[in-house]
Amino acid sequence: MTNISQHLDLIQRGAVEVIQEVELEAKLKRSLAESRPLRVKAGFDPTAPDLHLGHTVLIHKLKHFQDLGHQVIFLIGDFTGMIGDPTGVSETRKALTKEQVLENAKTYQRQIFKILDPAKTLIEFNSRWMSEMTADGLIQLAAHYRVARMMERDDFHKRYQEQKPISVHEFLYPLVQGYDSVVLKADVELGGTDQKFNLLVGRELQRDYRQESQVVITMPLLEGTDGVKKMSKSVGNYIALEDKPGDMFGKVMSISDTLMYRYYELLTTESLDRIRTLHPMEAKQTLAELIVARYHGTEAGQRARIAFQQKFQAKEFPDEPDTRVDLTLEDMSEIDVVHDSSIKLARLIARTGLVSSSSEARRLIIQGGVEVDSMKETNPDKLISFERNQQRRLKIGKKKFAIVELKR
RNA sequence: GGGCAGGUACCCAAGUGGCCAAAGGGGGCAGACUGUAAAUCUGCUGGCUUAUGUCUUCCAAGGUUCGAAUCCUUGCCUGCCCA
Repeated sequence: MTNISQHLDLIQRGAVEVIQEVELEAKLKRSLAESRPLRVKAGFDPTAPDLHLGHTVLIHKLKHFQDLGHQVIFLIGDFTGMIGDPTGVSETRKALTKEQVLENAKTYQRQIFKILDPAKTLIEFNSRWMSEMTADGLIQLAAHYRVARMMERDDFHKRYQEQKPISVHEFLYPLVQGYDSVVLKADVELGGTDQKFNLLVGRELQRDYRQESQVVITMPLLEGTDGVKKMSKSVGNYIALEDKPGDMFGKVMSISDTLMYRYYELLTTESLDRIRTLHPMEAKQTLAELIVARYHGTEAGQRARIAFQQKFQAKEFPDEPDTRVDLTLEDMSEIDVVHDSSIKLARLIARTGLVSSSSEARRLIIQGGVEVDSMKETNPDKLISFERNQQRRLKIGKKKFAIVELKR
């Protein structure tokens, strides 16, 4: 009995909502009594193979279930991916080829198994049953739900109010997601709070198909690095699991203090009380190191921390610049016959590829964002001279570093 | 099928014959300030080896005009109302 309540505590930690708690408790008890693991499902869209920290909130929760001995089903929504989740203002998405989906699936596995135990994880694709489904089947499925109910969904409602387009096929998304639960006989489905509607459709469909309804657990959406919008690739405020250690560390450091505590809460098991006693910057570096270590290894975490301190705190040139560029004499605007050649600063900056155009380079220089060999330069037309095989170190803005060298 | 309203830069949005590479806001970038940040303030924000220069942009294609984001025609797309 105490066992059950411990399980419940772990499962509910960080969760926003559990629908219904009594059902969850009953399922847990029965699972224990019959030693039959619960089937716990979470779905992911294959269009975004780059998982980011936002996704890991859910994956950590899956891990909790796994630790309690339950069966985790990681569902790759390759079929639903063709529809595109209507969350927010959607754009028509390109259908992915089979090869792309398989490729993305591999990428997923590489990433999620940094957290989950591969031996206890079942990976499924919803195209397995959905691409078999005939038009008849789809019509029958669609008959299980009403338009008015569909329009209750917040996204649809808003878009309708705002006179924005809603395509009919978008209605299929929640239906198919719900049907996945029917096929998989899910006991529990996890999702972000934005998924609540879709998750509840699953409950209703299961009931219609004469199954016991799944328990729905919603998890908070992790705010992105801007601290306001949810983390997402399209907004560009994300920290990807496969970001390079340096980038990952830097991105974590750029979040606000408030957000840092939230990340601690949702992404680590650290005690918040202890963290709050630390100096915020210390705490943030520790968080950044922790996260880098999880996805790149302990050593990488330590290295990233040291590199960060070099780069930003001591304002030293990093051991490894973002890019190294070899110049040739053809890049030089003025060539001295003997050995001295020079190039306009703006052009030099553009040549590194770290800015999008030479006009941008020019702007950065004028605004004081460029250093050449640790000297601030504000004249974009200044000629920078090079001797053969001479290296110069460029700092471009706060975060970009390049080493350029004139090759013969 | 009919009627109406729309489509402007990364996003929202002003502009309805020349003063338009196009107001304003958001976002982004940079500088100052800091504890890496956040907040705040300031600046920048189409390209071109910066040029009182030039090229490409206001859904698309044609047309009118010395001159078009702006006027006309056709087409495509979106929303609303009626059927």
